[in-house]
Amino acid sequence: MKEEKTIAVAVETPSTSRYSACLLFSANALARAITAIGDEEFGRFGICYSHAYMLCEVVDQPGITPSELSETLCLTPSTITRLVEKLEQKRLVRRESEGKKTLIYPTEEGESIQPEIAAAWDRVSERYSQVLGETDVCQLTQQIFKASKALGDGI
Amino acid sequence: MKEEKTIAVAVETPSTSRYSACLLFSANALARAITAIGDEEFGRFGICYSHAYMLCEVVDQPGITPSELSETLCLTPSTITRLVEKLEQKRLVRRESEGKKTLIYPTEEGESIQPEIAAAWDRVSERYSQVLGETDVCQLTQQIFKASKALGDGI
DNA sequence: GAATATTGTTTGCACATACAAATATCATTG
DNA sequence: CAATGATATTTGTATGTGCAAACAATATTC
Repeated sequence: MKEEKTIAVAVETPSTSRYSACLLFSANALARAITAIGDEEFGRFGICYSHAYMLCEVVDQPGITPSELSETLCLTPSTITRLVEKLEQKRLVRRESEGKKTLIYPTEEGESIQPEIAAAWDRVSERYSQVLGETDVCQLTQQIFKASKALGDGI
Repeated sequence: MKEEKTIAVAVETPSTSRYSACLLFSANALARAITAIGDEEFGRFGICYSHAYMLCEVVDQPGITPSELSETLCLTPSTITRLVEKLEQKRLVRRESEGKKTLIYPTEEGESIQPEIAAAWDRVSERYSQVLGETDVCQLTQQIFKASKALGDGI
């Protein structure tokens, strides 16, 4: 009797769960796990990882438009608007209307904290590389990005 | 004029973005892309993919507790509560309090639509396998799940 | 056996994200 | 040049998710 139970437990251990064989499940689990790291590092600036990336992009290309950001960051235009609003509230970027376009510029503060953001970014990479192994990370990242692009384009 | 535009598009293609080299970025991009497929298939039942998985789990193990679901689905207890509430509203599961535990059971309707859910699940797999290639999917899924587990445990 | 700690679950609050519709500007065509 | 179509951006609304705190019930310790 006991033996039967032991077998049952072994079967339902999470590593062999049916969900682990599901890309939809795994991809979201990974995203959540790694986002937790990102938010922890970027959270010191009161922003989340996508804000951080967006700020980098704006500092690099002052006057960038929401649609360009949408393309680069793989996020919906509406999401971009919301993120920009947040960064604007924090006085890290400002918006300028030019015709039907909106141009986004970094503020001085936005530019000045950018190096810290970049450093946090590096720390995030270090942290997950330490856990996963540097070479694995490179390969995995490439594969994952390729897959996301294929799915994004192919629908 | 037309030709110039074509060239410009080619230059700013996402595959050469610095973010593609970032696992945090790529993992989230993949999760969003694939969740879009999942929501499309499961959306016909008015639920999202995590509801679907949860319902499967509840049908398979009637009387399962939130903490067990939390473990299996890699989701926070509070998130589990919210998902259960939703499924309860839709009359697909019901809750029973037993001491400090909560036992979750499927309703008849919950049990009856479970096969359809499973079919939708298969369709999701088929759809992304078709885009990504079946063998790649297996390998990728395994790697991704392994990584998510490593990150989840190792923090 | 009462006080304290631990465990399981649920709320309050906040946030990233998306879809659909609204709005505003530009382009095109008759 | 007016009307219609296309494009860029923003809102309204909704949802999944998590953290921290509250709550409830069990376990432990003195």
